[in-house]
Amino acid sequence: MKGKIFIIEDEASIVQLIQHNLEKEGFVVSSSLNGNEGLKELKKFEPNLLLLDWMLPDLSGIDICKNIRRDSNFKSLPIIMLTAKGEEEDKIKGLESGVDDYVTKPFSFNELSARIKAVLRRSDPKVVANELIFEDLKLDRTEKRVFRSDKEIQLGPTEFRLLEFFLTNPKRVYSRDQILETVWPNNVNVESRTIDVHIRRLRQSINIEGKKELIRTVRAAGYSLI
Amino acid sequence: MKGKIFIIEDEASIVQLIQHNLEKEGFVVSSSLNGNEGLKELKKFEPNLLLLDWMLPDLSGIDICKNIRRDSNFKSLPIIMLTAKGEEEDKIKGLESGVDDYVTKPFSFNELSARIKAVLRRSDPKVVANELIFEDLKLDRTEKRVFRSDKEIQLGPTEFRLLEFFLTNPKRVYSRDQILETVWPNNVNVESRTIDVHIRRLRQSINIEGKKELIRTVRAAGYSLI
DNA sequence: TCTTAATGTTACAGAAATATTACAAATTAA
DNA sequence: TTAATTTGTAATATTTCTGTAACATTAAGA
Repeated sequence: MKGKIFIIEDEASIVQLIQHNLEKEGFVVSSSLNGNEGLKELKKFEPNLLLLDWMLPDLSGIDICKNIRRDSNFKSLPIIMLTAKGEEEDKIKGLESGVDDYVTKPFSFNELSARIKAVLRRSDPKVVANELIFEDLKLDRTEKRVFRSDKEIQLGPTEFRLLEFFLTNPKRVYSRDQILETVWPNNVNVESRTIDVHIRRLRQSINIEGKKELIRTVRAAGYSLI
Repeated sequence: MKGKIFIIEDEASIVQLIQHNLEKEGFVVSSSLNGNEGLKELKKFEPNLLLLDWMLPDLSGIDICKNIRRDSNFKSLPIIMLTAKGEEEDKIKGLESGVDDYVTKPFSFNELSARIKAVLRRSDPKVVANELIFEDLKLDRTEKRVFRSDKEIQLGPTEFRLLEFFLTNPKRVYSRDQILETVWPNNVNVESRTIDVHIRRLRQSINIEGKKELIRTVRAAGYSLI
């Protein structure tokens, strides 16, 4: 279950962009174009996180923050502040008045999304599942569990990291050296053939009856998740 | 055991909202849309708390309060008054005629719920359990008790905090360091292996005959509540 | 088809991580 | 105060994981 996000921002085009994209990611989103109204609506909406523009026509971001922190029901509502470039002092004020993170305009939606998730993961882990999915394979990073077709699979630590690595870039072929560099702790010396053995172990674990092989061998190149 | 709440409020939509949400929280709720009828029903229903709209078509909130306080069976019934914005003088009158708290419309359900619980905790602590539940495991924070399948379990202080911690985020894997940071008082120096021992003690206490293990070891990562 | 290089498979010993136990010091209750 | 409980640690036991080597199989080009 994804969380609820409220936006207070006076530029309608920005609101629209953010709202649309967040909804596509499964969040429930509501918004307001000005501070006073926004505060009221926010308290009715009860979001898990607030995106707050720092420069509003009526109320300043600081005032809104203060108001929110004073209300016992929203004392710990995570706030990400949206600030225009160069408003350095605002960032400082913002952090002082209890903002959790800030994003500088113009920003890419990906950046915003990543920060939202990071903040939510800290404050309210339940609302942001942290999983990697590929076909019928699912790896849950917070619970450290792996499922194939909803059937749980037990993996050792190395196989888990290995699969996690492949899942971050499905279909891409990685050489043994690349795998070693990323999946193994730095400065360890392991034979590159050792990877073959771990690949075998991983294959054995995730290949369940009747389902297709998920790891592809690319001769002279390496391995990939199909 | 959660308590019984009676609502006297003439706006049906508000009643419906509150009633539905309170029931979802485990309260038993009954309501009436007008004062005279409400008073009668209330006395039959014998609630632990009354939510009372201040502006009713027939009887005023003050009249209802007086009536209730005159009745020896309901002298100490906690009352939360619902008041429209700006009716400041009503709040004062309300508090004078023995209201325990008030909430201004429009309000968020969370706010109302928090106030209800606060009032009940003062007047009748038994009916607002402050408990964490996971499967057949129950931890009562106010009473500091733990139950597995309704059988009480004795835990030392550290094991209690440890279990409380796991219960706030079931299924999530925590590293020994994270556990140390959160469960132990700040700035103590404890070996991270010490946690293993406490986990063992906790396991021993909460694992009762015939019931499944509830704490999962995740190699190279930490522990989680299943 | 033969050759060869690359990958697959297996077994195993050592390593690493966790479980368990016992105990002494510290804390709390009686 | 004494007794009882709780805590942290170290020592030991147990389990699980890892890397490697040896051997088997496969693929692709000559």
